[in-house]
Amino acid sequence: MIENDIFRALADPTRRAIFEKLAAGGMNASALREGMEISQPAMSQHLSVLRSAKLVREERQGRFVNYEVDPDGLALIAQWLAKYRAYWPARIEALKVLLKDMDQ
Amino acid sequence: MIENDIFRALADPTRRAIFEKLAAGGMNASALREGMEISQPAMSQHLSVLRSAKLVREERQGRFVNYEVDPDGLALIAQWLAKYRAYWPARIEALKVLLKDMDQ
DNA sequence: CCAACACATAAGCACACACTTATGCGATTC
DNA sequence: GAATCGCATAAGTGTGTGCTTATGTGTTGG
Repeated sequence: MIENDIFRALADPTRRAIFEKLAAGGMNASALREGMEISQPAMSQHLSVLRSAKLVREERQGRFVNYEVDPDGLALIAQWLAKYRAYWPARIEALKVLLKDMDQ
Repeated sequence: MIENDIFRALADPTRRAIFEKLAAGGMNASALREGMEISQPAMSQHLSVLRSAKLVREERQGRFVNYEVDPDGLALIAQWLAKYRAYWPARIEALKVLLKDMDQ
């Protein structure tokens, strides 16, 4: 189940940090490691988890592998969250209803 | 960190099922167990995790404890998700920008 | 080509997690 | 007021997770 992979992937603070870093702009695994105090295999493993959760996607570039945020994963979270729209704070709720209407 | 608690709480499929059940309407722990094949202590522990993640809140009623969805947790997820608004699919993105504008 | 590089994978280990059984603790009911 | 009910907590156990070191694989530059 992909939904399970997503939440499990985000359950780790290091992986959320990696994801956040990638959200600021795609980069390769080595660049991601800079200023993060994480070993190369650990980074590779984290990226593998994020990849199978569709939170991140790779693009081979020569001997580098460029990573970037995959919108698919985020969309699935948004979809999950939308199921509980009724419980969001009232102000947000009103806007969401409007949003839904405009979305047809 | 509460953000960590939230994702870790949702990483377990049983807890997501409990949360989903509560989203359909508040109920006590025993009612939650019905049709779920889960022991009483396990349910109690799961509810404890969901509670400290602010995904669920309790309200004592006599010797029962009524549980219901806590909007705080959902709002925090929405907030987290909003940080990556730029990566949502274009159609959703346009609507989100509109939403943001209307939210001032 | 072959050495260095960027990254992935394998195997092992310490710790966290979700479960179990057993027990505790208020509240209710008879 | 004692038994029962609804739920929480304690303690122990098997499994999963994230790290490590070691090694493999594909690519590039001298």
